[in-house]
This record gives sequence, structure tokens and C-alpha cells, in this order.
Amino acid sequence: MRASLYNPRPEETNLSDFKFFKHLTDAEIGKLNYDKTCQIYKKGSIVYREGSRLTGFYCVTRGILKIYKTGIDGKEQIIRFVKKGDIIAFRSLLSQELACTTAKVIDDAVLCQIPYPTLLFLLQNNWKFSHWMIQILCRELREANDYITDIAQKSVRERLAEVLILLRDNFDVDENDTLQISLTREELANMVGTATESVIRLLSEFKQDGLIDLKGRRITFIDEASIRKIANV
Amino acid sequence: MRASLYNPRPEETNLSDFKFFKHLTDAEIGKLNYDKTCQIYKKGSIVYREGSRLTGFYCVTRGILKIYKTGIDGKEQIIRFVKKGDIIAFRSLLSQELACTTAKVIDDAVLCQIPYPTLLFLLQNNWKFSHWMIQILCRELREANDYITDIAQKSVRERLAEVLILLRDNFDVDENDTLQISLTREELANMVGTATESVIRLLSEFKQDGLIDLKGRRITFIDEASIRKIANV
DNA sequence: CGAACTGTTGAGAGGCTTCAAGCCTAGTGG
DNA sequence: CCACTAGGCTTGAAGCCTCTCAACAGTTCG
Repeated sequence: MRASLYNPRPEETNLSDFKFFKHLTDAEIGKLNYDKTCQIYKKGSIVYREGSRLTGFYCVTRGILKIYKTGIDGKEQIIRFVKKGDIIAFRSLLSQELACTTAKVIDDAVLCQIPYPTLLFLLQNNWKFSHWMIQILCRELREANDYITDIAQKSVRERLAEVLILLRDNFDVDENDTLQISLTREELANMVGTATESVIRLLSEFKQDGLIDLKGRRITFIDEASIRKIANV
Repeated sequence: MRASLYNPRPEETNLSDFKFFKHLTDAEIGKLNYDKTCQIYKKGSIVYREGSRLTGFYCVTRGILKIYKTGIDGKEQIIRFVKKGDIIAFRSLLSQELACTTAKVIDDAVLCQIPYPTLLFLLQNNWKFSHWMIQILCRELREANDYITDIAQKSVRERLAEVLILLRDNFDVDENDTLQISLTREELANMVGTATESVIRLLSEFKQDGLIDLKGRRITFIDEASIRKIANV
């Protein structure tokens, strides 16, 4: 059963739960399943790289990835983390540009690729689906604009608090309010847009103030309300 | 002829030049012209306000507007400037959210409003048009992501240089390389995401270094290449 | 002409970055 | 199994960039 290492089990490649596809007919979901190519990606592997030409978009059915851009002197700016149920790479695909971000696996993942022609076919033949696509894009655009305002006006302290809240709201926490996503200090810094040392200092400050607890990379929320207040959202 | 103050002349409300509408048929352009409502907006007037519900989107056929968000303690963050040929407010309209920005006129403008149902009708019945819409949204999303990386990683000095280049590339300059768009120092600061005083100091620095010339609000490029180098784009 | 806004300059404070050094942890190979 | 190494983490010190506050000049407009 070596193959199972590289070919995910069918129950792990189910796309019908994706909100993204909620307006597709059964026949269209069928086409999707027929056209998809699914694969397991190990931690650290790169799904696509900035500047490459994409041939399809990806549906994440397991794991966590980071999507980032490479800025000045190679410093990476993390745009977002994605998890099960998320879709990646459709932006560059639809505008027919080269990928403007890199997608790297940080927790072993299963991804299904849908070829570009299939996406185009669905958009063209299902108005509900293309309308939904437009709405998703508009919402992401608003979020990006919000983030621009944030990052331009807030202090590093506020932005770090905001990132913690964002992780809290989008990723699993256990019964102790401990974030299950494991990020390096550097990754946190690249998300906030600051130096690694600053993140470290601020995190220990938050800890001393009794807002969070730290055990290596595990971050536990103690006083979430105060973090939200600092984040100013 | 008082009316001409409030009702723009027909030749100023021509929409067929808009790249945005390039995939529409003549009949569809006709519908657009039939459904549109055009109006003159004086400098300082507000077209729509953050938080308001929109009933249509606007095509700019004359003038300049600034689109901004209100951040922490009322500080405005300018998202972009728009001019003739640009479209505004379609993002919030399509996602059926409340407006997340305010649009304010900074140079006397003429705008045509197209009702939401008309937009929806065109999207639904003309695949080329809705495909084009999707591509525009994707491109704007990339630009927003680029801007996030910039603003998170660059110094105020670099960002100011970048804004100057952006204005240079998107707005008219006369034969002396003088920007025709007239912005206050505060507006520049709100674009860069910094304090007014910082913009003033950096502009005089650029001037002392022989990169630009300043005459009140008129900014003249002397050494554009060096500005680009500082901007790091 | 005065009021209100815009632009300019200086001084001081502080947030954040950078550099440097040392510690800790996990993974590797003998 | 343990020493070793590399990469991640932490802390301190120094300094710079940028912000804030304050005062004042210049400009615009009713």
C-alpha cells in the first residue's frame, strides 16, 4: 500500500462540501470529479511558485498552506493561510497572469487540481456559479482593502494582535483555547510585516500581561477580549 | 442656461469609449444609455459614503475623485484616485455589501450612474462581459496584494516615491513633466499612510536632492529614474 | 480683514529595526 | 544512544526612522 502515500483516499478528495461549488448541479459536480487530479503534498513542498504559469486551480481538502509574495530582498510577505475547504490559485488563473504568489505546505496536505478549461466551462454555462465567483472576488477585494488600511495605520503591536485574532477565528483551537496551527516566529513576523525579534518581544509582553500563554509554538488564549481590544477591529 | 450646471452636456456622458464596456453589443450600449443617470459633481462633494447602501455603480466621464476608507480615529486611508474612464462602486454593489469606502470629488466631475439591475442583466446575458468583469476583479485583487506587500515592507520614503510614480503613470503631466493633479500634502500622506509632516520633509529632501521641483501643490519630475529607483518597483 | 485651512520647520520621544551573542530543540549520523 | 549541528528562539544594546506636539508662515475665501 505504498501508493496511499502519494494518492489520497477517495473520501479525502470530496469536493461537494466546498461552499465554492454550492451552485453547481449534480452533473457539474460529476464533471468536476472526473476532471480533477488529486495529490498528497508533504510539509515543505511547493504547490506553485511565483512567476509560474498555472494550468488549473486547487481545492484544499486537507492540511494547511501559506500563500506568500516575495518582497524586497527576498523577504516573504504572507498574504494568507489556507485550510480545508479553501480554493487557491484561481485569481491568477482567471486573469491569465503568471502566479503572483507562492503556495507552500506547512501541514501535510491533500489538493485537487481542476483544469482551467473546466473552470471556464462551468463559469460560462452556469450563471449562478459565475455570479457566485464574482461575489467571492468582490469580498476578497474588500478584505484586501481593509487590510491595506490596517497595515498602513496600525502599530506592529496592534497588527500582531490582529493576526492572532485572525488565526483564532479561522483555525482550530483545542478545549484550552490553544491554537492548533503551528507557525514559526518568522512566519508570524512575515504575516504582520515586521522583524522576527519584534514578534518575539511583543508575544512575551502579551504573555507577561496575562493575555496569552506560550509553550514553544503553541499559543493559548487567556484573555481573548483584551487581544481583540488591542487589535482594534 | 442654469441647467447646464447640473446636467452635463450629452457629449460628456458618452460611455462607449469605456474599456469596461468593450464587450457589449450596440443594443446593450443603447440600454446602458437609456438607463443611465448623469450628473455634475462639484469639487468637495461626496458621491457615496462609507456604510451607505448603493443602488448602482458610477462611470467617471470627467474630473478626479478620491476613494478612501476611514481608519482608526477618523484618519482617512486613500485607496486610489479615479479619473475619466474609470468605474467606481461596483465592488460593494456586486457583493451586495454596504459601501466600504467613501468617494469624494477633488476635481469637478461628471458621473453616470447605472442601476444595479442593469448591471446584473448585462452580466447574466453576456458571457464575454461577465468574463471581462471577472478578469478586472482578479487584476484589482492582484494590485491590492502587491500594495499590501509594499506597504508592509517598504519605508515611508520608498512608499512616497512609489506614490509619485503611480501618479506620474496614471495622471496627466504637462510638457515640463509637471503633475497636473493637485493634491494637498495631507492627501499624499493619506495615500502613503504616514503623517503630513513626514511627507513635507521627504518632498523637500527629494527637491534638495534634485529629483523633483515643487511649486505649491505642483510637483515636477526632474530625475524620474532616481525616483523609480527609490520606489523600488 | 479675519477665520480657517494648508504648509513648513524644530524639538523630543519612542517604536521598531538591526546587529550580535548565546540558548534551546529537533533531527542526523556515527 | 549520544554527540553534534543547524535552525529556531531569545535577549540586550544602539541607533534610526517616523510620529507627535507646537509654533508660525502662507493662502484662500467668505
